[in-house]
Amino acid sequence: MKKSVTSKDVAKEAGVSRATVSYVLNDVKKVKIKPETREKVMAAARKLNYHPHSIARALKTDKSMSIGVVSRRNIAEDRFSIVLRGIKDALKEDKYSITLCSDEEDLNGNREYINYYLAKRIDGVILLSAEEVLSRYDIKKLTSRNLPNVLVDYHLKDEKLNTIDIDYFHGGYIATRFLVEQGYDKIIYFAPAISIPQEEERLKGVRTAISEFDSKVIKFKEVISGQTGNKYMDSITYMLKNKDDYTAVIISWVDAAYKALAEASKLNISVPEDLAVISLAGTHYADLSYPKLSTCDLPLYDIGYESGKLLINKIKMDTQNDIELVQKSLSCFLNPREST
Amino acid sequence: MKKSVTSKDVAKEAGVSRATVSYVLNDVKKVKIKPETREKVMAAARKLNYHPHSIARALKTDKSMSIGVVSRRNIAEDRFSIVLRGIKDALKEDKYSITLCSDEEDLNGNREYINYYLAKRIDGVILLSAEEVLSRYDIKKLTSRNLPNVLVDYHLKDEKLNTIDIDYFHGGYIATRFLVEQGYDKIIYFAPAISIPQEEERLKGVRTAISEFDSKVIKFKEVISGQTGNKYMDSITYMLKNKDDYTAVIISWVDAAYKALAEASKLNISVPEDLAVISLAGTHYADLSYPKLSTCDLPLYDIGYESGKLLINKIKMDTQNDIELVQKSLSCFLNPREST
DNA sequence: TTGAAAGCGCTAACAT
DNA sequence: ATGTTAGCGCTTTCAA
Repeated sequence: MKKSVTSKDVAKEAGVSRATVSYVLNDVKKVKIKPETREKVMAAARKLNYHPHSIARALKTDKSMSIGVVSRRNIAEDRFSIVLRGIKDALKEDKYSITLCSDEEDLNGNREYINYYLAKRIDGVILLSAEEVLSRYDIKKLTSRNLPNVLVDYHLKDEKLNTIDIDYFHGGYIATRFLVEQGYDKIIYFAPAISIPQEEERLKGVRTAISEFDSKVIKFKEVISGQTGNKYMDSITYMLKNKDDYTAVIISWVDAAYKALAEASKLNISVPEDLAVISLAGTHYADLSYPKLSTCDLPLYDIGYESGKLLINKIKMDTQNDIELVQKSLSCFLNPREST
Repeated sequence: MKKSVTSKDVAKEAGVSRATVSYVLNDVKKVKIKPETREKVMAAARKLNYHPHSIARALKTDKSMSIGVVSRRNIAEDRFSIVLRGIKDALKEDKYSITLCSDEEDLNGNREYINYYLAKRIDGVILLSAEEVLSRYDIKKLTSRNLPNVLVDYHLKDEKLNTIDIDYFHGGYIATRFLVEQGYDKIIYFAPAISIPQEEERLKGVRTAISEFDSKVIKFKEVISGQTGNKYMDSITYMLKNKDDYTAVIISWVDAAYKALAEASKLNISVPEDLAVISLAGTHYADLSYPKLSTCDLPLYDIGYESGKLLINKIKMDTQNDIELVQKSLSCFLNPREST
């Protein structure tokens, strides 16, 4: 183990004190350094290839300069890395790093991310939703320990929490409006039988658009699918078989939209001629199907970026009065392809 | 900011010294603690809700208990999170955490993960490949600073490096053998025009199986596709249009396999009746296409898990003589669905 | 404008 | 079997 270069070494090399080295290297404003001294220090640091020991600094300043990103157990696969990249980019400027946390409980029933915080490994936490509810107990733990936090895509507007959400209402709305504008006038909305805020907002968005364009829409119906396994598949087939003279379907889950494309092909339903299909989430594979799937994409990168920036602000403000709440909702965007 | 509980507080509460607290809580073997003392300490810690300050410990022990996971720029989306989960699980037992690193260079041309290491934020690093070559320069940096590391899926067997690879040869081999066993005797191998070890191994695997089952294979040809954009698409269509009496195609990239399914549908080629399709990588979407895509899946979770375990071993051995090299290659596994 | 020195919370060598 | 204490590398108050 090669002994590493410390600020002491740099101080000696530059012929100054360790304090001065710290002042120079951290560019401390309230201390004036003679330009030539500054230069000496810089030169010495460069010569010795000095790297500040971030652990020592963290101990002194009581800031780990790392934030926890918590992915709950059944995290959606491809979404995750996109959101992560957004967070990473947001952290760059302030030189925070990301520590990956789970929400698993240890032997004493404490969640990993809480433990990391108590052990001072992280300064704050971003919680990513995963179709799972955050219990009131967890929320309490979060706030009572005043752990700086932001909740991403949880849609818990009633709580006093910093949140970055996806505007699912808007997604449902623009997808529907798009269909109407394209001339589709008999529309089905196909959604899973699950009562989470995300799906409720989508439904409201769709309904709002439908009623708004009332004069242009002849028929509209809602079909609720099973959630998983065979039920899920079956309800897609059922919906397709009973499409009657409906000309377009909005499908909230992208997997279901894929499946619908496949089933339609089996049933000799041409897309989009017999039935247009649009899903309320995007995916890498949308370009690879036949026909290419039209989607209304989620702002995944953006929710990452925004939540990163927000959390850093919260951490910085933590010493001051932390009164103001931030609750943002980011828009979805249309990506029409061949299926509409 | 509530003052946090330190080992000093616990010591006072238990009426012992801080050293004793440390001995008890860290379960130090070479020190004997009277059972009742131990109990007193435990009780005090529990009562005060003590959490060791991991930063302070890290400073003292010169171990951050975190490893860096480096995802290169254009990381494949859904692969990433699966590998990550494997790593996370591997780290659990030894209580290491994951710090996400990029390989971006700072103003001085130093890569982020190197800087994190020099700043003592991480004890070692796992590098995940992403169809990009690791330069000799980077390799040198890695080894010369003796930064504990393991390279995942880089296929750099000539170098003296710890590596966890995917056995692409085996993947190509079993996929081909499977086809032959199913009775397909006129086979196309469709691969991208890119000379990376991964694709070369796949090709060898396919060829090996073909020659091994020589008597059962009537025709075999290799079609090389364009890599990106239109060229890529065009070559898939071209391959399909010129399939002649070939009855099966092995496609190395899963995206291309998807595209092939879509194009086949357009061209009225029935899968698998007219042409069987199997891809040499898996994906979540394989179950959603029509027909469902047969795949030969990559051991993504496993390479994560194995690399995590390996890196921890390397870190632990670092003080001792670190002579032995570990180079593993993990097998792919068949997932036959409807397209074969 | 710069330096001396305390101290963050922990571990571990050494003393008892 | 347990206590004393030095010191990890840094920042920052206070003194010069």
